[in-house]
Amino acid sequence: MPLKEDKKIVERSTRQQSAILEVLYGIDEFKSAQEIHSLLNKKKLKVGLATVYRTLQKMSEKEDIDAIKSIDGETLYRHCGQNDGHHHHLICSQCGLTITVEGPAIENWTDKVAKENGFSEVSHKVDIFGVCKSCRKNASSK
Amino acid sequence: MPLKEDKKIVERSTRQQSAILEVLYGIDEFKSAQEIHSLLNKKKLKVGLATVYRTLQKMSEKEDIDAIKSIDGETLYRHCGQNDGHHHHLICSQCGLTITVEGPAIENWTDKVAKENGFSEVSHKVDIFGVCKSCRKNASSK
DNA sequence: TTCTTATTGATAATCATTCTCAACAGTGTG
DNA sequence: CACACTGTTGAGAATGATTATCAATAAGAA
Repeated sequence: MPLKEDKKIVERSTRQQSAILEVLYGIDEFKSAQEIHSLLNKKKLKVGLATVYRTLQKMSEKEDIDAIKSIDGETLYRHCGQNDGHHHHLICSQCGLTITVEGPAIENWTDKVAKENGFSEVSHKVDIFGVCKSCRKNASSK
Repeated sequence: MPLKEDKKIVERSTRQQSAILEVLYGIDEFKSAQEIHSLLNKKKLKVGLATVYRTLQKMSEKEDIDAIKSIDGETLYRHCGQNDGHHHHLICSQCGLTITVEGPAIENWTDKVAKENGFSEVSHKVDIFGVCKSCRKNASSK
């Protein structure tokens, strides 16, 4: 009888997971699970919708990818180059252009505010939504 | 024939709206529309669920009340004393304790980052979720 | 009171996301 | 390779918050 005491969670690599990663690497903007699912279809990479949801969620938990909540509550995912360190996003709510920014000032401020009030396990996700320059131009010339 | 050129949107005050306001004044934490709806029922103030949603949404647009998105995507509402000026919240994700904080540092930072990248119409809602002191104690003594 | 129309409410419809569970497929073993 | 073990998948049902529908109701003006 083999030992079964180690709680090592075996992770299997599957065709579906690679497909999802492949699509993620090919995009710059944040996309919803649904969008990623249709991108997969277009590429003839058949992956079930439930699997897309599960996989994206798992990846974001491991912080392999970034996840944000859009204005209207959808969860959006994106592969972000820099795994190193905490960072935030400046997102154009019209075209989806995303700029990654770091903000030591914010980290300090949230930490300070939290500590002053006895809070711990603070999570702050300061993603800033706005309208980028080119979208503003297009809108005004309409 | 009376003039009808002004686009004044007539707002009628109704029993339902007062009822919702009354409940909002009676709570300190952020509540979901559903929760507010049941609170109304408990008070024998019959208001339809759809009306609760509509009214809360309208009030938050006029900034009469504060609205935030919880971790799991629900929209939460709360009447907040200070209508004056922009502010943020420090929210305990376990008990709902909410502390209102101001952050000139944040305002400056987000403005600066946005401008540097040509963004406008920036909305930043920096609501910080964490675990408050008393909830932490309860958790550790379990 | 009467007219106009904003507002309401019961319910159906949406829509993103999660759940179910049988079928499938990595991975290690003999 | 054959086989067992179990993580993973996928089609569709289920969930749950929110929105749309639309006839009935009720403010506010005349």
